Formats: sequence, structure tokens, C-alpha cells
Amino acid sequence: MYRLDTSTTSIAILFIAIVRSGATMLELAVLGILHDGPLHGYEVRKELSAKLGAIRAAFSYGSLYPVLRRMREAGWLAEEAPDSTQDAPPLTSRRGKVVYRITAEGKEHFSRLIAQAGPDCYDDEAFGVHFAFFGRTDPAVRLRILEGRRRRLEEKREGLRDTLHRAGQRLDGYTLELQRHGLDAADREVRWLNELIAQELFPASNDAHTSERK
Amino acid sequence: MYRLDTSTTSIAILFIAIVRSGATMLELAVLGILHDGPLHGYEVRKELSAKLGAIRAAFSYGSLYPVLRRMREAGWLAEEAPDSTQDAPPLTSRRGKVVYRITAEGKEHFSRLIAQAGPDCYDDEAFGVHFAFFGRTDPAVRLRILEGRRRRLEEKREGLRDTLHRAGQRLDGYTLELQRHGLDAADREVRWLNELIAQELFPASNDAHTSERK
DNA sequence: GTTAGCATGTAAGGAGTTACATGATTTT
DNA sequence: AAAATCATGTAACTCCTTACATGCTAAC
Repeated sequence: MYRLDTSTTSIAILFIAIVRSGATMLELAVLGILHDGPLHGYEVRKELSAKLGAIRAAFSYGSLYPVLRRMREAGWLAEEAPDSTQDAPPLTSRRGKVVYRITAEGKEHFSRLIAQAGPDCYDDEAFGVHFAFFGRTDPAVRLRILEGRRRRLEEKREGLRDTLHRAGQRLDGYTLELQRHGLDAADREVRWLNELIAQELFPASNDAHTSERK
Repeated sequence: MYRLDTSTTSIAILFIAIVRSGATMLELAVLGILHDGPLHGYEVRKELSAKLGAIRAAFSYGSLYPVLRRMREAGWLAEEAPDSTQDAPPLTSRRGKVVYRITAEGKEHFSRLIAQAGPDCYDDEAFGVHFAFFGRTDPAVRLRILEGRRRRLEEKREGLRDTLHRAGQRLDGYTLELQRHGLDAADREVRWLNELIAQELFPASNDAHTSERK
């Protein structure tokens, strides 16, 4: 009995350790972006800014570079040999570009992070980052995330409607306007998600209104 | 000359200290919410959640309580005497509710924070918080913030359009969809801001389409 | 008399930013 | 040769969350 308890505990701890191992958005995004080919830090930021421009401002170098180093140390990234390509070899002293590529371990880690996709990933930002990498995400996981996000937004909508009804009269005009705008945005995003979910379920008709019913 | 230099430096440091003195969103929000009357911590969170529900999730107690304490120490809040009202006096030992009210200094600080309103306050969240307290904001400052926010969104829109045009073909369908949705949301918010700005400038016609032209 | 909800707090740490410091390469 | 831009990095700090710990009050 004691033995069983102990091993159960160990497994639980291991599980927790895996589940909550520093899955920051930045790490996920870096793995995702390097999936498409090696880049150096500066380029990583640019690509990330383009890919995630819709959902957040650019990451600062102050967070990017340390993360790249840590990810290399963890084995998820490796420094690309600077040879082969016609980059003039440094010749003088050091401090050239450092080109990173994703390793096999890195790809595995990325898949694990994506598949895990817990309730955290229904937040505005986390959802956006996950969505941006849907191209490399399992269809079942895609659906789960879309539905989770929709759920989250529906809750938010309810909260806002509640506030408008129950406390509406004692809120000033600007606050009311803010609630209305938020409610509207949430409504729109729910509709957007509905379309996306429908497309995931019935990937058929590529837009044009076909005569098929439903 | 030396004297002048030294005092100039001192003034500069003091100025910096004032300008960048921990103007967190939470502090601003607490001051704003207590402007309407004294509350204890638990209630502060509830009121804040209602007021800011459109723009962010509830603050955690883990940040709220320490902030309340620091703000009391700074003199912006004071503990409301628990007397007068019919709250049964504690009788036994301690740890009753702690009711906070805003002080005169707190009101001043709030006004200063609002009037300052730098470029930081055009971010999604900071803008939302500032907007929520427009009822206590000087009209000129309101206009400045609305226009700054609009500017910010226009830049974002440009960035997104750029990405769609210049890198559109090498982005996958999901990423494109994300950009389009972001662009749409930005468009909408710009239009919303345009209406708000118009209302600030010409506070007349309270909605109904009057026959006045323009 | 014990569960559930109200209420207050602390300690540790996560995920980033800002500001700084430096060097290489390209443009003017 | 100066200025701009590309490129890498560190140290200190900020703001907030999670997880924990505690106690009071009402309802069942």
C-alpha cells in the first residue's frame, strides 16, 4: 500500500512537472516560427511580429534573446553551422549572427505544447498565438481550442449583459459605452468562431454559396 | 554654476520620480473606483470586475490587497472608521473588514495620473481603463486620449495591411484569417472612436437624427 | 457542527519590459 | 568618416498570478 501511494505521488509530480513546464507564449511562438526554417534572433522577431501583428505588439529583444539561449540549452534549438551558405565567414573577431534551427526534440516539444492546450489558451493572447499555428495543429485539437475559446467568450458576453442589466443605471455613459463596445466585439468574435468551427467540421464548400442545403 | 547644476539635476530626478512613479493600471483603477465611495477590498474587486469586464479579467486578490496597503501607506487611501454605520462592532478579536476611502491626496494623484496620460495609455488595456474613467476626466484629455488611441490603431491597421500585401502569399490560411479578423476589429474600433470623437467635439444631438446638416 | 461563501493577507515566482552596453555592416 | 540600421546581449525591475494560510459569518 505504501509503495503504491509513493509511486502514485511520483507520477502525479512528474505529470505536474510536464504539464506546467514554462509553456510561455514566446517559447511556443519561437518554436512555431522556426518550424518554417532557420533564422537568427533579429529575423525571429520580425517574422513573429508579422505573424502575430494582429494580436500583440512585438516582443522585445530583452525577452527574445534570453529565451533563445534557454531553448538552445534545453535542446529544442541548435545553432546552425554558419558554413555552406555564402555568408562571408567572420574572418576578424567574433560576434556574427547566430542562426538557430529547431531540433527534433524541439518539434516534439512544440507538438506536446500544442496538444496540451489547456484552459489558459482561451485568453485573448494565448488563443491568438495558438490560432496562428493552426497550420501545424491536429484538427481535433483545433476544434477543441476553437470551442473552448467560444465558450470563454460566451461567458464574457454573459458577464457583460449581466452588468448592463443589473448595474446599468448606476454606471455613467462612458462606462456603458465601453460595455456595449466590448459586448459587440465579443458577439462578432463568437460569430467568427462559429464560421471557423463549421469549416472545421464540414471542410467542403470553399466559400461560394453552393446549392447544397445546410 | 555648480549650485545651479546640482539643483537642476535634483529637479530632473524628482521630475522623473514623479512622472514614472508606479502608475499601474490597478492603482489607477482603485483610485477611480473609490472615487464613488468607500469600499473594502473584496468589494473593490467586484466593482472593478464590473467596470472593467469589457477589457480584462478580474484582478487577483494577490495583487489587490498589497496594492491597497501600499496606497494607504502612500497616503492616497485611508482606512474608514468602522463606526457610525450599523456594522456590528467586532466585539471579539480582530480581522474584520477593512474599508478604504480615497483621500484628498489620492484624488489629486488620480487627476495627475489621468492628465499625464502618455503614449502607454493607447494600449488595449490601458486605453480601456482610462476610458472607463472618462466620467472623471477633463474633456481636453479625453480628446487627446481618443485621438492617440485612434492613431495607434491606424498604425496597427497599416502594419496588418502591409503584412497581407507583402507576405500574404507565403502565409497559411489560418494566419491570413487571423490578420483579416484583426484588421476588421481595428477598422471597427477606429469607426467607434470616430463617433466618440465627433460627440466630444459636437456634444449636441443626443442620437436621434436631427435635421441639422453635418 | 460543518460546509459554503465572505474576507484578508503573504511568499514565491513567472513572463515579460526598459534601459543600457556593445559591435558589425551598410548607406550617405 | 558619420549616421543609420542590423545584430546580440545583460541587469534590474515591474506588474501581476498562483498557491497557500487564515479567520469570520451565515446557512443547512
